[in-house]
Amino acid sequence: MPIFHHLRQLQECAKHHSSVKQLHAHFIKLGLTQFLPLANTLSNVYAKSSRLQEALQVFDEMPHRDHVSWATILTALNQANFPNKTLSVFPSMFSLDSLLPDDFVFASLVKACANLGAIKQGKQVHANYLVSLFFDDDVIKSSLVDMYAKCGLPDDGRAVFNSIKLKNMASWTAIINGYARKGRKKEALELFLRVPQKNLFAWTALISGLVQSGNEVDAFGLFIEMRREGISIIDPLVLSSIVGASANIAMLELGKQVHGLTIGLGYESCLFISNALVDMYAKCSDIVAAKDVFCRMSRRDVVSWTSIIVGAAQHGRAEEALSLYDEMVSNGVKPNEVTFVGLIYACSHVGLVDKGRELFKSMVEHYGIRPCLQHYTCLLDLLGRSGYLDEAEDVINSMPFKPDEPTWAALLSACKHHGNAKMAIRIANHLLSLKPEEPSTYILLSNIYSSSSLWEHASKARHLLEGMEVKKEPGYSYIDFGRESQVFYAGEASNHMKDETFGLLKELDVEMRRRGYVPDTSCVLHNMEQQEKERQLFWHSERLAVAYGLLKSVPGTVIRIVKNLRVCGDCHTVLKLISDIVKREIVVRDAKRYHHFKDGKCSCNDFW
DNA sequence: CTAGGGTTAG
Repeated sequence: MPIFHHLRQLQECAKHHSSVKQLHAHFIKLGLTQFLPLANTLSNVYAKSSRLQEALQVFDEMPHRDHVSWATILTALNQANFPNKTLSVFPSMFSLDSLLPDDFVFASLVKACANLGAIKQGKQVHANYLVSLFFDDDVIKSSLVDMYAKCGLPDDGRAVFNSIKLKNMASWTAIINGYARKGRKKEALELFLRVPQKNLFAWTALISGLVQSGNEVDAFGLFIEMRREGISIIDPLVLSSIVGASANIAMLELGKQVHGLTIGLGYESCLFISNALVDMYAKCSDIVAAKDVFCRMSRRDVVSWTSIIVGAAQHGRAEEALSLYDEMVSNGVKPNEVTFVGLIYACSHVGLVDKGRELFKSMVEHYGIRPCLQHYTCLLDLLGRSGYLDEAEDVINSMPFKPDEPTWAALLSACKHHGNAKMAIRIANHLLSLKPEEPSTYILLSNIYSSSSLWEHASKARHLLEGMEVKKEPGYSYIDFGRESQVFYAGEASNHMKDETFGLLKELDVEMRRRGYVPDTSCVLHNMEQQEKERQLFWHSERLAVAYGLLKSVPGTVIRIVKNLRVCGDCHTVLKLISDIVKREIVVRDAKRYHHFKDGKCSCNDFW
């Protein structure tokens, strides 16, 4: 049975990553590629060793193709992360080869829709599946559960789940994850309690879903419970979720502990764990540690490079981001759409307009990436920051997308910075038509009117603002020392160090005013006396957190603060001054970006 | 010979 021998040879190849090419050549010589199962296996082996090009070539050159050929190639496209290709290639199955989808092909199509979040096409596939011969197939059903879960429709997933006769772990994990990632904790937990086998998969589905829905604290609690239950972590996937959770809540000390755990379990060098660690350190504002993990990696993919590039850019290290990009390209790693978001952002930060334009062009022409709205927003931000306001507005008008709120906000911020009141008013109105209840837009508008001496308009904007029920999220900041962490809300310092905190801020205030500091009260919402406004600013949460940090941290160390809202202009000035007075580096992660305050300067170059 | 669950970057 030479054919079976060859099939086995190929499978061995796949297992040991040895050269498929030689066997392939051998088969061609013997004319064996005419034998369909052998050609299919060949294509599959190429795909499994991430050689999509070769897999596609074998597929294209097959004189006859069957269902297996199609299932193999559609699966290969999914695995290479080209789900849109899966969907676009599939119609040829009928038009070229007159074949209808079988159960394997249905599963691939559903998976492609799931990964794309393409619910419309997913429902079409679902409908076709229902009228097919395979309408009762449990494997396809569990894929459908996963698809609805990933598309954010866990209830639709539940309906399919209920119809599965033999529910195995795949269907259970899909539905649990579906509820968890929507933040529907009650349903997720109820189902989790009913899983016949509470193994690592089940825990991972629950924990990762909770991280995705912003329930990091619950996720940590469950992770600890899982460890207590003695579930051994034989697969690192759950760790990437936990590292991601540390990144999301930006608790550096916690992140370090999780890092230690990944080392202890022997997964630090696993590619996607190191990638998650690089991102975690960057998000926890320790860009030095992020770079350190990155440098120690033995293998780096596009995600690794992009994580460090984006991290460097966000921390104001634009030149470093750009040189990392050069290094990435010379290492033969192809950038993707996310990489360019980071790169253009970096250019924008230091006003490298031409470099940014060049990168945008190279993305389209050299890498064939179709820019999305976010790229246009970055480009416009780049132009706007450097004062090319008209050109920035041209981008908005000529791009193939409808501008969203961040797009208008980027342009508005540029108008404000360059003092173009006329354009600012026009843009603010666009913004208000998208998000009418946004108080900060009114404040900005009012300030612009005031600065252009349009007093009537200014008071009208203020009036509108007061009439609005301002549901402004309360601002808070927190500081984490590992052993303890403290949360500060504006206007209150209810911890035991209250007097010391206040005393220190008062002391610093005296020194700041000696250096010429004048409070900028333009961001204070309500109409009140100047003194009252200044008092409000004095109690902003980030200042409380910094003062507390100065009192409690080890002298000479970096003070790291996380704030839920954006830092106001006055606090920004104050933090710069404080960093100079006390000769300490202060890093603030706010809702939008990172500020490294050092020697009286900020890494954001006062533009944020 | 082909398929389903848990995965990192904006």
